[in-house]
Amino acid sequence: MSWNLSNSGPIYLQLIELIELQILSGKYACGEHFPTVRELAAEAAVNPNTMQKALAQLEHSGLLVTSRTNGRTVTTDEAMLARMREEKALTLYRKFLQSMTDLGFTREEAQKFLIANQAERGFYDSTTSE
Amino acid sequence: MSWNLSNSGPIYLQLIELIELQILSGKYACGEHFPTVRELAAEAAVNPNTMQKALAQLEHSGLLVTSRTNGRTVTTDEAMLARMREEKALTLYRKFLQSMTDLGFTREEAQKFLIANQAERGFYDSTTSE
DNA sequence: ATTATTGTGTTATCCACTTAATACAGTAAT
DNA sequence: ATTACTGTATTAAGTGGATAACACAATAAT
Repeated sequence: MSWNLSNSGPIYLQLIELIELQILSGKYACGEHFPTVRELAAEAAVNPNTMQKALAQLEHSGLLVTSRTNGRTVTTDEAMLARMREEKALTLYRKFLQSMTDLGFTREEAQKFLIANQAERGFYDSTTSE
Repeated sequence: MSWNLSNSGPIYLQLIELIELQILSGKYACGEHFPTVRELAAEAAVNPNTMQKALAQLEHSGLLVTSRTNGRTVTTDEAMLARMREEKALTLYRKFLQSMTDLGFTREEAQKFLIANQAERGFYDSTTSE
């Protein structure tokens, strides 16, 4: 995992976003055992309190389930995961389009832009994780 | 102008982003007179110092030119504006695609997703500005 | 029962951002 | 020269996030 944390904005929010993406992408399977707070904190080079803050909110949103001493597990609600993944994608899409229109592009131009740049490969390759 | 400032992350960074989008979108024409620090600060309901911090960085990036008592003007380098606008769009595009691949979508699936949602209109209409 | 591991809570400290209230400096207009 | 308006600098105070260093609670394993 990369843990690409920037100094722009609260770290715990970035952690939430990153971990959420990992879960929704299926990196951690349904019901799968999750690393401990201290492990994750060490891996992300972050204070355990900060990681705890992020995980607590992820549990509150329903993605993680906590059992006192067994650590956390990913929710078993597979349907919810699928739904949240779709919603997340839709949100990303809307934000992208919003920024593009803010930039003065029409929807059609934004679309054309995407198609025009579809050939571009290798800048962000999903295989370069961890 | 909306000045939709969130409590997530430094305000001056949000201001930079918003103003940059306004300039690049052509809301302020090349060489056009720009509102004063105090005016903008009042409009955004923000401390003048914070707005000053944002404008200073925008000047440093070349978008704004400052003349001591005449206030600021947008750069007259039209070519640069066009270039930065393209770069901005490319960055937005890459970030979007990065998030989508993080979510487990392939490039092709992300593309299909965009096309599938192209019919959706009215959620974020660029005509609802100010 | 004891131990180790887990999540959780507490207190204190540090630092960046924000705001406030000014003061100063340069220049265009008069 | 004076005035008014501009950007800029300074100092102080308040706020929230991040870190550090713990202590505590609950349970699985022994």
